[in-house]
Amino acid sequence: MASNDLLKGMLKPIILKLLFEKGPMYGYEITQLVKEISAGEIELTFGALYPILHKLEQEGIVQTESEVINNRNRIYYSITPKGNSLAQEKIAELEEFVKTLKIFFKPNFGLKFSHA
Amino acid sequence: MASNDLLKGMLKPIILKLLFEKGPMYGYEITQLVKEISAGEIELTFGALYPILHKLEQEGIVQTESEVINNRNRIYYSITPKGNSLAQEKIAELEEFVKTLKIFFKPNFGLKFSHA
DNA sequence: AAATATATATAAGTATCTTATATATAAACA
DNA sequence: TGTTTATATATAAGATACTTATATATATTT
Repeated sequence: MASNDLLKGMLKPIILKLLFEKGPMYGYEITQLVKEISAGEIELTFGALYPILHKLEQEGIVQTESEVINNRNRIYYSITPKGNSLAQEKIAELEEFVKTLKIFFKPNFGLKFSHA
Repeated sequence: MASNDLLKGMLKPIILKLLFEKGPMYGYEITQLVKEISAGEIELTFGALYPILHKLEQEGIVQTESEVINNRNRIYYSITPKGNSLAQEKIAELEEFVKTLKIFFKPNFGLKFSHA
C-alpha cells in the first residue's frame, strides 16, 4: 500500500473527483471505489473520510440525501451547484500537480540543460 | 502554484530523488532546482527543507560536507551508502503513487465495468 | 543606499491524516 | 447456534509534516 504520508491533501480532491464523475455516492461506497480504482494502493479510512465529507457539506460544496436500504441508513453525498466550480478547481489542481510530479521521473527532469 | 496541502509527504522523496540523480547538493540549490523543474509549481520553503535534511542526516540516510564559497558556507548533502537502498525505496514508492493518482483521471477510472 | 540574491537555521502554529473506539444490521460460515 | 465478516456512519485523541515568521550574514545589482 502507498505510504500514508503521500496521501495528505490528496483525499479531498480525490473524493470530489469521484462525486463529480459518478454523481451521488455514500461514504462506504466511496472507500470501496477508491480501493478498487487504486488496486488497494490507497486505503481511505473512515476517520479521514467522514470529517472531510462533513466539512465539505458544512462549506456548502456537497449536499446530502438520506435513504434507508436493508434497514441500514445510507447518506448520499453529491456536489452542489454552488460547489461545482470549486470542485472542478480542486480537481484540476490535483491533475496539474500529478503532471508536475511526473516531471521528476523524466530523464534529466525534463530540463533542456543540466546544471553542472 | 500548487496547493500547499498536496505537497505533504512528497518533499522528502522528491529531495531524495534529486540527491540520487544529481549527487551532492546544497540546500539552497535544492530549492532552486525544485522550482525550476516544477516550473514554479512547487516551492520548497526553507522551513520545510532544512528540518527534512537534518532528519535525514540524523537517520544516516544522507551525509554532509561543508565548503566555503565566496565567504559563504555551503553544506553539501549526499546519500550515504547505507541510505541508498532506503532512498531508492522511497523514490519508487513516490513513482508508484504518482501512477496510482493518474488512474483517477483516466476514463471510467481505468475500470473495465462501471458500478451502477 | 537600498533591494535582491545567496546561504543556513529554528520555533510557533496549522491542518490533515492515523488509530482507536462506538454503535448497529445483514450475511456468511462453522 | 454462535462467530466472523461485510455493511454503514460517527467522533476523539494523537502524530507529524508542513507554513509562516523570524534570525543571521555576505555578495550583487540597481
